[in-house]
Amino acid sequence: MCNCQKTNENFSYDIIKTDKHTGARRGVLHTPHGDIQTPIFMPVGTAATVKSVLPSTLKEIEAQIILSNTYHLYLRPGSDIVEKAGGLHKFMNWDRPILTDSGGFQVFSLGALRKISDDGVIFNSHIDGSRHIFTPESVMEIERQLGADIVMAFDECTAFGTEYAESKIAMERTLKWLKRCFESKHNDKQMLFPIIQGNMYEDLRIESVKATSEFAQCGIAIGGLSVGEPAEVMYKMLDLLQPFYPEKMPRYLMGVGTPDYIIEGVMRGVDMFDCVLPTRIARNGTAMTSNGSVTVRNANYKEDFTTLDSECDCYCCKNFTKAYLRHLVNTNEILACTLLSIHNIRFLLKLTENIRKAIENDNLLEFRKQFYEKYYGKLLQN
RNA sequence: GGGAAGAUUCCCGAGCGGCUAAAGGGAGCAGACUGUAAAUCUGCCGUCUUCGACUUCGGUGGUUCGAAUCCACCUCUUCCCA
Repeated sequence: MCNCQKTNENFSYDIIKTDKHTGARRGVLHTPHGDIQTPIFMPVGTAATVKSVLPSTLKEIEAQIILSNTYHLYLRPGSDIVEKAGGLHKFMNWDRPILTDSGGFQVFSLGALRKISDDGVIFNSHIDGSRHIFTPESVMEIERQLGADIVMAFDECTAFGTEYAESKIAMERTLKWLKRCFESKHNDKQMLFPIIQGNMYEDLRIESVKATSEFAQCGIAIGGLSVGEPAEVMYKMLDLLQPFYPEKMPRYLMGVGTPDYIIEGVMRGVDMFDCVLPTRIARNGTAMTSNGSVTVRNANYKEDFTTLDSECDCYCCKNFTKAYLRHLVNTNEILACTLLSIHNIRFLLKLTENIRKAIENDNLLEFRKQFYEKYYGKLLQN
């Protein structure tokens, strides 16, 4: 019996299995550029490139969908250029699904350069200081020009520690903007994902998830988490939200990418994750491996002629030693960025692949236990 | 043979009587990184277990309350003239 939720001809989500013990979901999201098996990790390619990794390599390591960014592409090269190029897929030579973030996060992370009002955000470019305005309408237009499969609503993300009153205003503003995003978007080839906000305040989060769900058509996102709060706080928020999501849609936890956050997220009903972490730490000389984090740059790998991760099937792990990788990192060679990025992305993709298998076998709890023992060298709480 | 400049902590290089264990780079070592203003950023970097103590600025000997800094000689380096 198909339980798929048809939203339009181009998008639908099937839940093909639910883990008996945790309720974690194994699903498939259908998009115009192909299917996405969930739970999934999505590599981030902010400026229309996953830094230092070829699209062909991303396919080899089985990346199913990648992110790109509205704010950054709007500034450079300009969303009109991308549109003239035939859209983002063509421009960057990636024919699988793409998700574009709206720039809401940049409004947050480039905080010093902007001014927010109900109408939108006036901000100065971090590149040349020039003044620009983002409104829900303009962001939807930019995302239309870029042409990603999934487009994020324009939201306001608040920092951990933001006071209640301010968080409430931001959450309510995000809802108002959401309504305008939907009103200004007329394109069945793109799926708009609304974003839940509300900082760490339970009533705000619940209000946000309820109202946001009204708009969700085939996917909903959880924003404003993993912004510096303790892990337990984030887990608590995810627990809180879980009863309120639209049932048969994928849930996307934005900006999350450590292995434990991903596993804990899946156990709390999340289906999609993205994070710059694997590529950023790669460029800074660190790898995630099945035996835990490895700072390849460290001196103790100088004469370590073993592979980075014997359980990994990526190009880096099949062909190079830690001593060589350390040498590349140490001499500031570009190849270090590439090889470690390939590995780290593959590691998280493989993690989500294993999670999917575990769900299929009603085995997620046992998988989690074994993974933690190996990765963190300890048993975690239940 | 004659003249000139110089020798500083792993390297380069500032300092030119006390505020100097000695600027700044580099190298080295470690840490951070979570919807990418990040191939970035932070810390350590003479020795000792910390406050602190001790040993350092080519060598030796002086001047001085006090010297990496001033003087003498020695050693070595570089440059110019024969």
